[in-house]
Amino acid sequence: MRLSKYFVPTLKEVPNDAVVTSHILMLRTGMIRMVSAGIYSFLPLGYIVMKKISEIIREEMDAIGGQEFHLPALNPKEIWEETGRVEAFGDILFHIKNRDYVLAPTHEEIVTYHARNVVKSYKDMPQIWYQIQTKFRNEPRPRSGVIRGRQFLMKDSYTFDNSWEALDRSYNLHDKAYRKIFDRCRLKYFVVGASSGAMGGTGSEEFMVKSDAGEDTVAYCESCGYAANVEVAASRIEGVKRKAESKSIYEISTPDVKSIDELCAFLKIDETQCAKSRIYVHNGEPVLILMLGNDEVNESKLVSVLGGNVRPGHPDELKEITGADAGSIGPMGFRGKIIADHRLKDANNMFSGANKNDYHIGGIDFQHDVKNVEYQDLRIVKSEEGCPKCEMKLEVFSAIELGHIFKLGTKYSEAMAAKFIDEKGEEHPIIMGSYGIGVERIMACFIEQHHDDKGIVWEKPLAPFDVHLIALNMKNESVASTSEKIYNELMQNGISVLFDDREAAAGFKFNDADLLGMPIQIVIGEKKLKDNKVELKIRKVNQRLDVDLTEVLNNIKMLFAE
RNA sequence: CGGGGUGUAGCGCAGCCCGGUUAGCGCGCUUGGUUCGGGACCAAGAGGUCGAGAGUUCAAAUCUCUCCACCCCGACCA
Repeated sequence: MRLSKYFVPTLKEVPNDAVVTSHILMLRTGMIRMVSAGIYSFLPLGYIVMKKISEIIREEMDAIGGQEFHLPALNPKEIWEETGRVEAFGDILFHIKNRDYVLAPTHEEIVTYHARNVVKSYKDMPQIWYQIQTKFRNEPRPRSGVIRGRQFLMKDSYTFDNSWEALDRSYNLHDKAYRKIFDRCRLKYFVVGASSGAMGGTGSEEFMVKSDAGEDTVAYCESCGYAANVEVAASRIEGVKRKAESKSIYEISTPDVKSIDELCAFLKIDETQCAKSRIYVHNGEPVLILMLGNDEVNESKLVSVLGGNVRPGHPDELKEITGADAGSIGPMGFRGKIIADHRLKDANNMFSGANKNDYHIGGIDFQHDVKNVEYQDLRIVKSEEGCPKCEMKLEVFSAIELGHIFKLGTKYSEAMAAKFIDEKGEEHPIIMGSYGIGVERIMACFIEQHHDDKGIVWEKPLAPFDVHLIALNMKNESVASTSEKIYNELMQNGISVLFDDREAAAGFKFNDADLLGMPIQIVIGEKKLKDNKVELKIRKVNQRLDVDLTEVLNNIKMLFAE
């Protein structure tokens, strides 16, 4: 492709609205342009990458027996009402104004609709159906460029099985296929396992990429591969050791002391001698949560311990509940349920609020002084804490969810009456699985992981072009004709070439080439041409080699063979 | 939905606080010429409903109000 005729509007300056690296680079390289919040046009260069990723996914899905569908984005609302998901999705679901249609945010309903009409016997299964198509979700807050959009390309597949064992097989096939896909896309990723009950499934895995632009926070152990969403992550951390001598409780005047840090400074004690109090309201009843020192309450863990409706107490109701404002609340004299974090179990000589403003109590013994206390793991795991599965340490960071595989079970087949007859002639709901991959997210994550201060650094599997050919001065006859020759020679040998045949200054072209980031650059200039040489530059390592004119093709083949 | 911020030429910005002639700058663009190995130079030029609407005023990019769009933080999230 000749750059002089190709629509690649590169940007020298960083666009105002872009913050995350991948978004900035996708805009600067002319891969995408925003049309509205969370809605992007893919320009030719970006679309090539999208097609390459799609093709990798397609190959791996076909390899496990997947059958590609083309499903409608416009869905009758009544199909979605069968599963109750019009309500479940709420405002996320786009509704069409002049007809009772919705824009599909995913395709469980449509696929189940087809299955129930045709998949009637155990002999009809297993089935793996997939599609790579645009999904629509009215995200309240699109962000990070293409990473969270209102319209995005998703590969989703659905499996139909006649037993739970068969579902396990379909699920494992996807697990393997996904690993191959992300490996082929040259992504560094990890897998977070979770037993998510909310959707009625029995198991799921998330494929994640570490990134500051991510919206999930995960705890990860590089050593053993333990990975968990921070909402459920556990860690190996010691509790407080009970002291031999146990003091009695006593009241201390602590004017203007609110935080644990202030309390420690005021009393010259360590934070591991303090019990921090938090008031939550559970189904209308106050609950006191006690944490060691500055440990934070993990509200997800709290919700799973308590069940029902849990919310933090409002500042203005604290005094009514405890007799004190935030900063002076504690277990002594608290009338209501008390739950303490495991680290506080059997602690003595502890300090906590007195439920009287500007007073704290010392010498608290959790064995004697705190009645009816229940101990639970309520902490938010932090970096550097011990991995629960091995001897190494955890790292906590944000991550982007690239893909999700999910054992759906019979939720949709039951709701939509998609049933089959087994060997004994009995009727059962089809057992389903659902598996998604965000195509744009692969693209964005790749760029997040493969760039430098000059621009993107593509690897061959996803690169829009294999080679960026730079003719330094097109007005020079021999430079122009040699460039044309090499351009044609490479193309005839199946190497895709972006040919910078524009009349522009050398520096301009070099910078564009580094920004666009094709794996190999070929630079053709007068000086080296006099010795029948051209320069090859390997973008990734910034290495340049002078190569004989006749050896260009061979060298490039060798470089790509590595 | 809550909090914060931005909106002026294709892009990045100044001007606004303290209202006052033809609204500037850099990049890009057009034409001509000179250059040609790391975002060149000279000359001439084109390009603006100052986000939209209403108001205050002799006079509004500038002050007031309403709305809209976009970004960030939070809430929410398949």
